[in-house]
Amino acid sequence: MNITTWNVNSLKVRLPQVLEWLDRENPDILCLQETKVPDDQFPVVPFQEKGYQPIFSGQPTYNGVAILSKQPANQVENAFPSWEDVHRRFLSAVIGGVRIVNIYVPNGQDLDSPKFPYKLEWLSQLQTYMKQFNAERDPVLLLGDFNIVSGDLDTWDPEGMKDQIFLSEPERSRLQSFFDLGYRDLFRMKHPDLREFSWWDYRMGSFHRNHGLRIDLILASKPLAARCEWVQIGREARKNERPSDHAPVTACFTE
DNA sequence: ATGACCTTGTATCAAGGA
Repeated sequence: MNITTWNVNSLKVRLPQVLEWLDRENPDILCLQETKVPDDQFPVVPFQEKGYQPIFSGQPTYNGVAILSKQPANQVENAFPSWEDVHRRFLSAVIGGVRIVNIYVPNGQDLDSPKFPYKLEWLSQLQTYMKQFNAERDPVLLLGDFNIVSGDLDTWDPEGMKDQIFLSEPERSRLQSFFDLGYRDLFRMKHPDLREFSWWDYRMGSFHRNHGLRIDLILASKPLAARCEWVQIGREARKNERPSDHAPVTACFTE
């Protein structure tokens, strides 16, 4: 089984690239973030024609998440049960016996921004949601755009970003809480020493200079981590004409 | 350099992103 997470930064603009990418890569599940598509405008038919069943939770202009899968999605949730979010950033479903939790974590902007406490609250709500699963036994994947840099290997500029947004202690301790529950960061598990990124700023020739961050993560519970064969960041997609600023990240599991 | 680039919605610019 292959599963990919990809922040596409507008599904309307990126739809041809996503369809072409599906033809080439043929994953079983594709989790999207920043679709920026209201539900009544989601491009259901093009994905169905490729053999994928879409579920989605969108809004105009900002945010929006979707899951495309060859197998049907069950037990779909598009919001935290106990907390009303103002944004569409969360989509959870059981597909092929695996609980898939697709997230688009708030950016936070700056440590002194009013958006920063919202980011921390959002992560705390996610932590509460994830506690219902047993990471030691249940097959669960928590994946998406985390907007958090896990460690110094995950940024091109660890010194410049030290204690700043994405690397601050409250953000990293909330990411750590998922590791404490038993989840593994599959890319880091497979590549303990690799400095590879999944996002590059559109500005300043960042991609060309490889000034990037690894913020798109696939976290797996114990039984799934044990079945993980490989993890790959598809940086080729960042070379497309009109690319997303994020690259797709794919994990492959044995059956 | 409080910038740079890209997307959206509205409007001919501002907000948001990371």
